[in-house]
Amino acid sequence: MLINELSRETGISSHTIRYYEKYGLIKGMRKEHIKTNNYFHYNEETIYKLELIRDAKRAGFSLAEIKKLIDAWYGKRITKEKKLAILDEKVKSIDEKINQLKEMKKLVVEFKKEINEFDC
Amino acid sequence: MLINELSRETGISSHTIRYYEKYGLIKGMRKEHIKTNNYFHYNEETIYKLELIRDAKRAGFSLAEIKKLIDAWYGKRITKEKKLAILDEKVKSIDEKINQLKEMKKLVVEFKKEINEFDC
DNA sequence: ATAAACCTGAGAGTATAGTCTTAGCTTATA
DNA sequence: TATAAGCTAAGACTATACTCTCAGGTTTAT
Repeated sequence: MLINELSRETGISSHTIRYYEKYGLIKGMRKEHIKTNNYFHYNEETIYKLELIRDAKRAGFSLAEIKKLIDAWYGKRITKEKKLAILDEKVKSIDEKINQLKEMKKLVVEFKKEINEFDC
Repeated sequence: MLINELSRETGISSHTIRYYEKYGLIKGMRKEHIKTNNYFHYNEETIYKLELIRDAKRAGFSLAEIKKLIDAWYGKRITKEKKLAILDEKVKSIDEKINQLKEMKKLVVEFKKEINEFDC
């Protein structure tokens, strides 16, 4: 699949996909038997990666953090132990973020109560 | 309290505090009886605001969103109904973020399981 | 065959949120 | 009374994450 199809499948613009590719998050391949052009071809896995990127971004992770996550998952040169360590770290930071959000929610609910009580 | 003390109290650099002031998140006041300088003076409330900013940023809110929140809370020219509406909106978006994080956590835990099972 | 649609790399431009520097004063301390 | 430390405004610089434009070549559809 070429970049335009990948873009259609994921809803991520081809500009952004190229940016992610330069960043090292995904990787297209050239078909060696094709000599007339140097188009990049992408496989199904790239779709999953891009969906992972979108979800992780929504959850507040930076591209640098997402790169670590992808490397832990798809990286061939990383030991099992290292992968698990990275994933554990992610779980921890997700829990922290959830706690921060819960604190924030408490605060906002508190605000609401005070507004209702004191009619300010 | 002058900017340096405010910075010490909150752990936020004076540069950043000035940036927030230009952005409209906080507001210092000049003492009219002081004619020799034009230093800004800050009150206790500013400390609370800066702490709110820090917490909200940690929770993943942009300065634009935080501005709305602060205006809803401290704004004098906003009706009670409008304030409550803004706060409700915030609660909703916090809940959404929490759900996204929970999804993300599920995914990472899933990754961990697969690594353990298939020993890749 | 030619126009529309795609591809690539390089690089410029944008938004957000700072961070730092400079110049020119003021205030506090040894 | 120096001199160090603090204040202000203006503006340059940085990092992150895009987003867009351009030039030059390819592929597809009519």
